[in-house]
Amino acid sequence: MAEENFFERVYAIARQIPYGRVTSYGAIAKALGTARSARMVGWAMNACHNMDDVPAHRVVNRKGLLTGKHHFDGTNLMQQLLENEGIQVINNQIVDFDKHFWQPEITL
DNA sequence: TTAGTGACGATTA
DNA sequence: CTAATCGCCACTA
Repeated sequence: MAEENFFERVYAIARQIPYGRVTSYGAIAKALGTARSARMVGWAMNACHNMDDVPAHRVVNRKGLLTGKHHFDGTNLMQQLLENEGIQVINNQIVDFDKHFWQPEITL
């Protein structure tokens, strides 16, 4: 079958997200080189269900909104995980998102 | 092959 | 400031 190189790229970055930190799809996309396609990151995250090694709950949109929480098993599972890491989430939105924001390019 | 979709982002009106 | 539209890349029907 086709190579999942693209997924591996996203997973590699997502797995590098430290505990208690969050990042945005666009940031990961940029780190991958596909900055113009933040959707691809989210789409790849959709396949992350195949691999539980990807903390997709630490990946949110540019506004810090838990846009992908609807794709999790539960309704508030994503928020629960974030709060579990010390991240305050209100109304599906991360508080001080800019403060918890983690740039994947720092690893480059 | 063409058209439609998507866990986004930026820009324009 | 808010709303709406385009662009993106990859995938599916």
